[in-house]
Amino acid sequence: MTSRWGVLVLTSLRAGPLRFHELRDRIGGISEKMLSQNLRLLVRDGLVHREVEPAVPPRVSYTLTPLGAELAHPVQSLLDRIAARTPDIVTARRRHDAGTPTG
Amino acid sequence: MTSRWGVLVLTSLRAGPLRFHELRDRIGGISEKMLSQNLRLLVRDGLVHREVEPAVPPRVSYTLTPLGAELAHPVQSLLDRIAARTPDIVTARRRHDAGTPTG
DNA sequence: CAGCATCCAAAAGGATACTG
DNA sequence: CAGTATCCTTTTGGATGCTG
Repeated sequence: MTSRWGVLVLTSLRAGPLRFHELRDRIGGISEKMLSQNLRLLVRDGLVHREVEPAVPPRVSYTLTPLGAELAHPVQSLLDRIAARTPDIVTARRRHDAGTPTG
Repeated sequence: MTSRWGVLVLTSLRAGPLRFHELRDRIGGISEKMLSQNLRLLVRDGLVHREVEPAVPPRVSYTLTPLGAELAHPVQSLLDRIAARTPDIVTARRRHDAGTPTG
């Protein structure tokens, strides 16, 4: 879950079950390899449940487990906080890159 | 702050100002290169303040800025939550690795 | 549709030696 | 003490092609 995509998978699943390509589209910019790799780790760690419906074509949906939901909550608030403060960060970065003209 | 060490630097500074080697010892296992690299990024993004006291030998202390403190809080709660649930994760992982003997 | 295998590039991280 | 520079390994991530 240390990975950059793991947290996005987790938060994307907060709203409800998603299938593989739905998840891929929702996240945007993630390759199938990364998605399946992260998914496997999350399933392994018991944060995500993988459900295969016997059908042709295959239909697999992913949901958060109770544990996954519990951890997804603080992850989400962290992401929200970062998103809210991104302008400040960008400002600080610009100031710094311009030669720190603070004094 | 995406890095594995960035969050540890941030949470380590919550208790108060620390000097370079204090920070290094507090975190444990981080190389000087990684520490200074992460520190530079955090300073650049306005999360950490770097203060040089003119002295010989050099004395540099790092503190959280208000912005850094604000972001360190949700980071800390996430880490706490993960720490609290690590046993569950380890259990899930073991079960999974043993062949998922759930059914 | 779901997802694995392969090959490749980039970034993160580590050990060590050196500077002011 | 507080870093920087260099070299190397590991991890992450991406593009593409293939299978059931």
